Formats: sequence, structure tokens, C-alpha cells
Amino acid sequence: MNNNDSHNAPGDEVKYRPGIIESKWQKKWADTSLYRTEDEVEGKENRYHLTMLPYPSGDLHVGHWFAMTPSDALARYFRMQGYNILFPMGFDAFGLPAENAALKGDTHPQTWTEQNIKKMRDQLRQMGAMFDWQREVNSSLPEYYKWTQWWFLQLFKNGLAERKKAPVNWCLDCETVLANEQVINGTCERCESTVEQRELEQWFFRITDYAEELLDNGELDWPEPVKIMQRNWIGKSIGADVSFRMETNNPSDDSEIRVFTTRPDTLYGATFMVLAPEHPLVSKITTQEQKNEVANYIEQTKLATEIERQSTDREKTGVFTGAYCVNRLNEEPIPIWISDYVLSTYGTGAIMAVPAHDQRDFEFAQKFNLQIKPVVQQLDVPELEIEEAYTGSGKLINSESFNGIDNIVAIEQITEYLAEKGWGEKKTQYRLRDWLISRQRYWGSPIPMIYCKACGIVPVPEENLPIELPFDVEFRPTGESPLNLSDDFVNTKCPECNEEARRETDTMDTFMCSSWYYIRYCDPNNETNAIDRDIANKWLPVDQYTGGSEHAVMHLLYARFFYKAARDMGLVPGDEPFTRYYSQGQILGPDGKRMSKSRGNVVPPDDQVTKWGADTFRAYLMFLGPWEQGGPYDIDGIVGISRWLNRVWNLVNNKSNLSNTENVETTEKLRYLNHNAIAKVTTDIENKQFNTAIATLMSLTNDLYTLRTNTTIDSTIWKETTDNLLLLLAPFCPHIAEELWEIVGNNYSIHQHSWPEYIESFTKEENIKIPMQINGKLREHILIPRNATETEVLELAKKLERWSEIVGSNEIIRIIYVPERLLNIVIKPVT
RNA sequence: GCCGGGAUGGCGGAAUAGGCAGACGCAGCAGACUUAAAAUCUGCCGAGAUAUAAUCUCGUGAGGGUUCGAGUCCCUCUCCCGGCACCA
Repeated sequence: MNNNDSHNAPGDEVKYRPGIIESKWQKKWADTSLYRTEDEVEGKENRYHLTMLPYPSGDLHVGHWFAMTPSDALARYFRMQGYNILFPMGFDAFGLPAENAALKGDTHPQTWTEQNIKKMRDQLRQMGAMFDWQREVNSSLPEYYKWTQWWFLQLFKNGLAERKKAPVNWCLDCETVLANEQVINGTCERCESTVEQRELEQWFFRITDYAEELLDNGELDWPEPVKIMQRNWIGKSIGADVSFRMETNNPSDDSEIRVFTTRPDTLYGATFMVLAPEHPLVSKITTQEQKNEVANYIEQTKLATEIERQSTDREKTGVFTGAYCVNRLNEEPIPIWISDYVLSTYGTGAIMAVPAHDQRDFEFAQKFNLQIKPVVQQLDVPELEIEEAYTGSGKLINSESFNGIDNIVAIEQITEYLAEKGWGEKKTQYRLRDWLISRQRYWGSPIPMIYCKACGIVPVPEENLPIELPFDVEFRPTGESPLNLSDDFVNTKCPECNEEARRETDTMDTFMCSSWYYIRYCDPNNETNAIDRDIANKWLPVDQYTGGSEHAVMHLLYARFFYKAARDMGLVPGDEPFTRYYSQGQILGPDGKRMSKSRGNVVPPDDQVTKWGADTFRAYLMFLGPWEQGGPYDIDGIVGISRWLNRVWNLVNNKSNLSNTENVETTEKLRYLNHNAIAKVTTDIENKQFNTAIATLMSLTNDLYTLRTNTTIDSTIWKETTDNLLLLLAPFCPHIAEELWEIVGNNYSIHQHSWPEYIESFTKEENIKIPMQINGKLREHILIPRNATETEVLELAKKLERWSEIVGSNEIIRIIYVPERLLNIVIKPVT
């Protein structure tokens, strides 16, 4: 008998119509506030799940679905496990695209953003995710950025926000400065256009104060590659600061050059010095004869873009200053050069060059015919025969009293010696720079600072927040902050002396907004505080964060810094914002390339939802492959999920072949299938292996189908089985699970039901089939009782028909029985 | 250059802790149902040998090794993807 026949009998047809049931349940969930999260629920532990909030570009992308729906499934699973789950959503709504769109079209960034949010909110609702929309945040609303500004003031009061002059990255196209993290290969992270260095006074957050603590991320339950990326970005180096006396005819001149080196052991091999062209000493020390050449070189450097300057395969350039300093260890004179391969922003902006043991210095020395002096033994060859720098270890040579000492030991000894003499000291350097947060753009949160001629830099009093972003402003990028053009905005009174003063007109980097949004979700409507301390204790830190690893050294590092600063102000509990973080991969176009309009490989999620339904689309995205891996979206594969859900639908709706008489064998088989699936799906979800969880559910569906087609089943055990199937399905496909749950007569809502538990003994069958190998090669299968001993298994094996054929009279030299897994018989031919 | 991750059928992928390679799905092939198609259902679906089979051989990027047994562990190499890139 065919299930489908009876199901399709006239008058009995109930077809799976995703479009109808999905909107039905989305409405009911909203009407009954099913996903409304209270801060406290009796008997339930709070658990905070979070997926990165989107930028309101105006159109939800498959990438959003790929990132958010598995995250939703995970949150739903933990909800069913009995936790009180916070799973919020919002919009990272400040940023350049709004301005760019406004410049192209006849609209305002605010209008554009509002419209986009409205559209995207609807698109997000179609996912059927358990977002608590009452906690939505929008970082561009004054109710939100009031607190972004408030945080700025707290950082300022705690000495973590400062205005300083520094060489900064300037994007020529965006006409604004950028943080170091936002410059990729010398180009702007957003618009990919050229970035150049400018010396400007800007607002910085002192993230470097937390370098050491940020580096210490080993205990975090985060993907190892992301932690490594952060550690590399912070870039800790231990070495020494060493000072070299300037050689001068004037005995009262005690000026010196300080360098940072990780190789104090090679100090005797320093044969020249190199200063960054921007180094302040350059103008002081350059001799009359070299003045022109040096000035020309500095001019050239300024003209070079960051891409040109940072290119490693470019030949080294530089000029001699004419000046010398003295290596205090041996009183030898050392010529001082300048070159752009030395960065003014790292260390002291000057280096001692040891060409024998540093490849960059080696290349420079070769180009300009400078002395190469080996000081580590392995390189004890005539100077002309040296082909590259030796960076390995060895005993010191040419180093006077340090000769013969292992260079690793010499690092310590020479550093100590320098310290004793007052010529240097041990030093730790970080590659990480302070976080530059000023932006010369309109669509961002104004920086709440005031410049007063008399009082200097004065923070806006907290009670005057928010400093609202004026709507009516000419925001065309001119390289000058648009807010500067608004007299109403700029002109103000000094909060201290009440005299005429000017407001800061730069806005904040939008990464500032996203550094604390997860804090605001906990208490989104609080008008007197950024977050209530009691509520913070209830939810923070985030238990499970998910999102793309492209944010590894930007958002994720900034947020960690921010949270630690907030902790030190006593405002949030714990040391880290995100206890667990998991990065999903990237979904690609069907052609395996990044989806983009220009490539024409974009798969619009709305179309997929219309065609297949949200549940099918969700499950397909989770089924494609490992979540962390991402990969191409195969437009044809989704039909498999659609077929599966239809089978589930028919399986549960079908009333045929059910009876009231129990068949013990069938019941046992059903229990086994059922509990096995519960066990597998449970561990898979916990490990975020959604693809295999869904494969398990498919297998279960197939097995139930087969059993149902071939046997008559007791209706009680059948309902128990299908109920469990629906519960296991609920996190992945919340709508169909809810609909079928209702159809079989269960109470609303399946999503308030607890996750099924499996019974260990049911997950195993009495008799199992194990492979039997001869010399490690598969020869037969044998059916054995699960707890059989080796002897019993061997007896069963000997009863096999093929025993004499495959073993015969050969000598058995070893028997390996792995309980419940395999039997391997090692034989040797009798000669 | 440095630091990560990876390579398994026609395709996406699966495989506790070293134990039946290819679960699950797509595509494909054959059949059932149908006037027909779609949908659905059933079966097959890594390569090769043999008479269909039973069975055997080969097979997880390449080469070597450890082991009764290797996709999994060790060594060497190739290619692909991601990050950083003159950080002294």
C-alpha cells in the first residue's frame, strides 16, 4: 500500500503550503509575544545569544540569512533546553553608505536609513527567528547615540580618550581619517581607494593601555584563528631601547638617538642607523652638505602613497644625513641614514641596522655599500660571500667580552649591561596603535566636546546629552567636517566659563556604536543610564556570539577593549564581552565567488523564501555544509530540503496503517530510531554541526517512512515518535514544526516545549553487525549480540560459511576484537 | 615572506578516540503510477576485473613511514582559500 495514495484521496488532501502557514505563525507569535524576553524568569537561567547586527543597506542578503538563521536555531535549542534566552536584533545605522546614497539620490541619510530599516525589519521577520523586537536598537537614533556620547565622556574622564597629533591614515575618496584597522594593503577598507598619511590632531581611544590584557585571550572559547589574528595584530615584541650618543664636536651636547631592537645581542653588529624620514631629529642632525639631498628625499616620501611605501618587494631607498653617532659599547662611529622602510609610528621611529642579521638592513647595506659585520658565529664568512642575513641562533663573535656566549643568553646579558650603564633598558613594544575614532563625516554620532579659548578642551556636561546631529546640513564630503558648516551647531557656550566656544565637529567611527550595542540590548529603553547595573549582571557577558571573522581585528577587538574599560569603571560584570564566539563562513554565489551585483551572481533571499518558504531556505542554508566553512549556494540543491519537509508533512498527517495493538519488535525499532536521532541531533547542535543534524533528521524521516509503509504501528508509540521528530525539527524549521504540532493536537506552542531527552539504552540495538577483517582487509560481516565477548565473537565467526574459504588452514597469529566495532584476524600462510 | 585553514564520487558534503570510506542531499540512470508530463514512490549510482552474480583488485592532492588496520598519526612535497605584510 502506498502512503501517498491514501493521503491524496479526494477530500482528504492537506498539502504543505509554506507561504500560508509561515505568515500565520509569524502573526500568532507576534500577537502572543512568544519571543518577548523578560529579564528574569523563575526557575530559568538566563542565557544571552547574539548574532551580529546588520548595517541597514536596504536589502537583506543571503549572507544575513546564512549568519542569522543557524544562530537562531542555536538560540531556540537552548530555549528548549530550559534557558531564558535573550536573542535580540537591531541596526548598526550610522555610516558612510547612507551619505553616499544620499549624494546619489535625492534623499537625506536619515530618511534613507529609516526607509531601509523599515524594509529590512520586514525581511528579517520573514526568517521566523525568535528575535525580541521590543529590544531593537538603532544606533542612529538620539535615544541610542545619547549613550554612545555618554560612553565617550566616561572614556574621556578615565583618561582613555585623548586628543593628540599623530600621523594618521587619510582616505582620499571618503575624505576622512581612518583607524589603522580600517586600512587594508594601503587602501580604504570601505571604498578601496588610496590612503595617505597626514599629520593631524584627532581623537584617539587608548586601546594600547589594554594591549597586554587583550593579548591574553587564550582562555576565551573563540575560534583559534581569530584569537591568533588578534594576537598578531597586537604584535607584542620584547627587546630593548638602546641609546646611541651623537658624535659631535661640542662636548656639552649630550643629544642621543634612541632605538628599539628585539636583538640587543647583535648590538656590536650595528653598522649604521636608520631614521624614519619624519623623525624629529632629522632636521637637527643633517649636515650642510647633505641638506638638499635629505630634503628631496623627505619630499619624495610624502608624495608616495601608502601602497607604494608599504610594498615589500620595492628596492630600498634612503639617503645619508652626514651625521654620525657612537656605539657606546665599543665607541665606534656609526653613520646615520634616513629611509622610508623605517616607520615613524613604531618604536622610536629609528633603528640600529644590523645587516648581517636582518634581511631588510642587509638589502639596504648592499644597495648603499655599507659595512656588514657578522656577530653570530654561523655567519663567520668573508663579508663578500654573505648572501643573506642570518637570523638564527649561535654563539657571539666580534662582540668583545660577550664573545662565545649563546646569543639567546646574550640578549639578557647585554640588556642588563646597558641598563647598568644607563645606556638602555628592557622594553616591550606593541604593533597595536591607539584607536583613532574621529571622522570628518556627517552621518555619525557627534563627539561631545567643546573647544574654549580660555578653558581648552571641555567635555559636554552629561545632562546636555545628546548632542543632536542637525538634520539640515550640507554633508557633501569636502575634507572638512560637514558639521563645521553649520553655525547653529558649531557655536555654543563653554560649559565652564560660559564664553563663546566651538563644538567638536567630527563624528565618531561607527565601530564605537557597535562596541557597546550588546550592552544596550539588555536595557534598551533605559532613559537614565546606558544600562542598569542589576540588569547588566543578569545578562552580561554574552554567552554565545556569532558573526563573521572579518571583524576579528576591528569590531571584536574594539568591543573587548570597550568592555574592559567599562568593567574598570564598574559598569559591567566579567572581563570579556563575549564568553563564546563562533565565526561562520561566507556564503558564496553559485559560481563559487563572492556575491556581488557586478558579478551578477546574487541570490536574493526574498525570492528563495517566496519559492520555497522560509523553513526550507533556513534548513537548506544549514544543510549546505559545515557552518564555519561557508561555500557556494547551489541553487538546485534546495529542492532536496523541500522534498524532505513535504515527506515530514505527509508522514505526520497520514493516518493510515495505525492500530491499537502493539508490536513489540516495531516499538523497539521505533524507540531505537527515535532515541538515536535525539542523541545525534543534540550533540550536533551543541557542536554547531547543523548540516549533520539535518541529515540525521532526514534519515529518521526516511526510516519512519519505510517502517510505516511496511508495518502496522501502534498509534501511541507512533505519536510519541512523530512528536519527538517535530521537537527536533523545531529549532531549524519553526513554522512547519508549529503547524504540525497543532495538527496532531498538541498545545501551543511547540517552542515552549522542552527538548526531548534520550535514554541511553534505547540508542543501541541488541544485535549489531560488525565488520570482520582478515589481515586488515574487509572480508565479511557478522551479526553479534552487543555485549558479546571476544571468544563468543570468534565462535560466531567460525560458524560463517566462508570461514574455511577466508581463513582455511592458515595459522592465526593474532586476533583483534574491538568491542562493538570490529573483528580482525591476522593470519600467516602455512608453508 | 610569515601565520592560519583546507584538498574525499559528476557536485555539496559524512566518517566518536586509528576500526565497514562515500551517511544525507543534488545531479544522473532504470522502473512503478499517468493518455502524457510534472509531482510522488521503488531500485541503482567511486573506478576496474569477471558470465549477471558471488567475489576480487584499486581508491580520500602526491611520495614515503608507523600500525594487525591510516581519510584520520609522523616526515617530505604540490596546489587552493583566508589573514598579516619593511613592526626593527
